[in-house]
Amino acid sequence: MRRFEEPTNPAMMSPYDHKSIEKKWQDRWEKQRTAEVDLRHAQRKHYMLMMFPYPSGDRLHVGHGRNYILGDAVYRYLRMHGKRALNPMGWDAFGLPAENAAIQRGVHPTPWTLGNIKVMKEQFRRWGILYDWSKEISSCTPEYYRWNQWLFLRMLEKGIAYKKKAPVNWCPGCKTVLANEQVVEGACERCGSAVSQRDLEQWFFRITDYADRLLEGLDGLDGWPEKVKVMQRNWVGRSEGAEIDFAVVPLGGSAADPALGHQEGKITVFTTRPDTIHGATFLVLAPEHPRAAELIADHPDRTALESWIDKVRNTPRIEREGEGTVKEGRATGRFAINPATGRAIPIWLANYVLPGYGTGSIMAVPAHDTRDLMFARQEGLPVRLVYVPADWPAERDPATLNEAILDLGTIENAPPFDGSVAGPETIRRFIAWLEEQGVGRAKVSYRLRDWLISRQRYWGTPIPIIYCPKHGAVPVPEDQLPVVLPVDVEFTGREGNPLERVPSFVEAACPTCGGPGRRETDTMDTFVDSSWYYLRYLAAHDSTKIFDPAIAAKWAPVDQYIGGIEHAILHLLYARFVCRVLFDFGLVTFEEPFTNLFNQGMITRFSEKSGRTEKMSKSRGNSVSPDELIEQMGADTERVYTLFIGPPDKEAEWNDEAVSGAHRFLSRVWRIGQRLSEAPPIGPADGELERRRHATIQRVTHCMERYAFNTAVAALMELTNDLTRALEEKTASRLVCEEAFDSLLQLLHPMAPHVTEELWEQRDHIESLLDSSWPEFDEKKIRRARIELVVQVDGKLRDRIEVDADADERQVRSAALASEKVQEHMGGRELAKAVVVPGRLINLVTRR
RNA sequence: GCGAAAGUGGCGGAAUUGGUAUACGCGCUAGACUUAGGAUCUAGUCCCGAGAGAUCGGGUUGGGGGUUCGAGUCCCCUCUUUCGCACCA
Repeated sequence: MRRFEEPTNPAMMSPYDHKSIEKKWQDRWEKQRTAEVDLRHAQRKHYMLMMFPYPSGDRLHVGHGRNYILGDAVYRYLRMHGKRALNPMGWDAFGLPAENAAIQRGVHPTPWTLGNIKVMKEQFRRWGILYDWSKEISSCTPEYYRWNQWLFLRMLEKGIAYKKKAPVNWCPGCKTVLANEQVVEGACERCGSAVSQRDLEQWFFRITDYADRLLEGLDGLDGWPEKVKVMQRNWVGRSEGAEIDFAVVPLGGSAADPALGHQEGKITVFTTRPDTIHGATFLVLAPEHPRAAELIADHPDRTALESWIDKVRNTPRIEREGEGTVKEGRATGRFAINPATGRAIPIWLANYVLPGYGTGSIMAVPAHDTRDLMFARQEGLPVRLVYVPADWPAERDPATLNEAILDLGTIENAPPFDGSVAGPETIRRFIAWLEEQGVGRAKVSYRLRDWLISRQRYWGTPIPIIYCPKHGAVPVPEDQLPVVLPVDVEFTGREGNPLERVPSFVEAACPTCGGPGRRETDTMDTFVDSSWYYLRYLAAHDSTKIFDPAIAAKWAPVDQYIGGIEHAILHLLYARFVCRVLFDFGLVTFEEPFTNLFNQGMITRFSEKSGRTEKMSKSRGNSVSPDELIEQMGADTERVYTLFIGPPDKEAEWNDEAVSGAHRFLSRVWRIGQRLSEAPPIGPADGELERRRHATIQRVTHCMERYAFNTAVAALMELTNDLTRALEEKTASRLVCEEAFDSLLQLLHPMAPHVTEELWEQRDHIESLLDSSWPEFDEKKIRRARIELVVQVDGKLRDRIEVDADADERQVRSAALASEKVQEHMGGRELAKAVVVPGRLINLVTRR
């Protein structure tokens, strides 16, 4: 019963009421516009940016929260370092879910999107995340997308935007075309439907012209994860090689026919191995190749061949390019001349040659290419060795090869090159020789294709073009922007863009002649919106220009970009491309938009549905709502747990039980705050607590610099435990406890902003914790006078000794040798040498 | 198949980059305070063996070699998992 009379009784202390504390500070931050930045001043600037979210109808779960919490911790840390940190937020608000909601529920995308934005904004608020909302942007507003249109017109003017008819990826689920980057393993990146091919006339951005610059730029991006850079390099897929012309033998003609040499009589191939040309025993064209029709025109089975070509053309990409896909081909019955050997070789069509890469046709060298060998053996086509391995039996028929010979042997039977080994030098000599003969030239090919930006959907930026029967595709003049998306639209879910059925939108006067024209109804890929949005934050309300180049020069590029790895190629490649376009327009002074990139790991959790631990998502039924968690334990608890769960760049498994550890920790911190007055005026352990305070500042600072929030929290838990013990045992004075507590609050603020601000205020500090400066440590105060050293004998730990911190090697050695345990383990053997690691250990090595 | 990353207690993970392996937290065990508690506090918790005991010995970072006074960390081989790319000529 005595306990109840004591002031330390927990029941009598003010309880940790996270609900009212969090509300109080969230209100205050909002009211005081705490995160607002005046862009006119850029000293000590730091532009940090979270990838702006899509305002989908689903509430954010704790897995999404990790990203924003992490960013907010970084932001607050920067603020406390006196940085002028800009942390804006906006909405990637165009896109299919809004349109699908319109179809399914009859709500127009605008109110649907605005409603979702409101919900998400409230969620950010409840996490205690500070954004500069004065610069909020939303890509679905005409104020934003008019600059997409403006950019499009500028790119059109420079030939970077263009229209062409081409085979394109069609997603039957989304009922629109897709960019190459949006096709993952032959399926739509968004909805997973198998993608098919269609021949359509579409708008493209000429990103391929920037392929080399995009590659070169990667080398300078030291602040990017290696993984992302590798993925981008692979995506661009630069290959050096040669183009080689093969003359087609005219029908009924022969190799020596003088009719050869006409332009139309050639087939050009791309190869990275021109040094194997003597082994090219046939040519293969993609069935879609424009020359295919002409080559089979006189074939007796022409109709059958044509329908086969159609079949290949209509094969979905998954089947066409999949791993186990069977190679299938047809002989055209025509021949071409191998310019190196002068021999006629058959021309085939086969599905394993892709129409979009290189020239859409290859020289097949079965001896030295795995795929060609497989096809040659399947069709009984000849195999000819160029590089002959040293142990190759003279009598062996190359057609018996089981595996293509890739880099072995020396060239035989190719006169000027006999004896050469495979390598870049040999390739160069072959290219020079081909050039001399006038049948080939050096050539670089890329896997990257131009960015298809047209979408046959409503909820996107209208492409500012009017088609005139007289003047063709006419750009909408700049002073007529924006081309506003009409509101009165019927969403039926039928194929075709709903915009096509809005006469007031479609019918437009030709800007050139004023005659009746038809407006482009395709809208832009939403990745256009996100390719430059980071610049619009710097001029969110400017209705006169896309952004202010002077402000952009001061604030951009983004110093720290944070977001998911899923954008490793898509968004990040497009943004790097558009940045270069803007650079070429003279609007920005840099070519790389994001100096440092951080990809947070995803949160996983066990899913009852699948019986496996997998990425947290609403559809998998394994998501955890922050709403309930915040209600029960508070946003600070969620924040601390999320940061403590593991390294932020690794995926982490959510553990419902472990969350309470974070709450216990914060409760302990709270209790210390309520008990500081119990500390005695003088404390025997003051020195040690002070030492721990400085050591913790050092550790946490070091951790924060490396985004190691998990170990930063661990260090703070240790300091909290030390403080609790000191108070419990009354071993530290009030002054020293208060100092340690103040530092603890400062160091903990980025992780748990609400409770730390509240306790800081209770400590009668006038300025807010966020405005206080990050605590500094004194190395001298971290050092101890006496330190413990580990003593090893022959590498095994045998004892610990205490010595003066500045003891020299001889003193350490004699102290170690004085240990009984050490003597016992040395077993009378002679000391061969002693290795001393200052401040850590001494290893006594005995002679054996 | 190619490329990259990673394998540490029952679980999440730590280790100042070659120097005390398992910090911190969850869980678990025992106890205290409680009408009660999923609250709070205290002690313990890698494995094996010895001891009543404080302790003492041995082993341990997927597996096998190597370098070194000393290896979770470096090198070689191997297994497993995850991710990315994949008929790109």
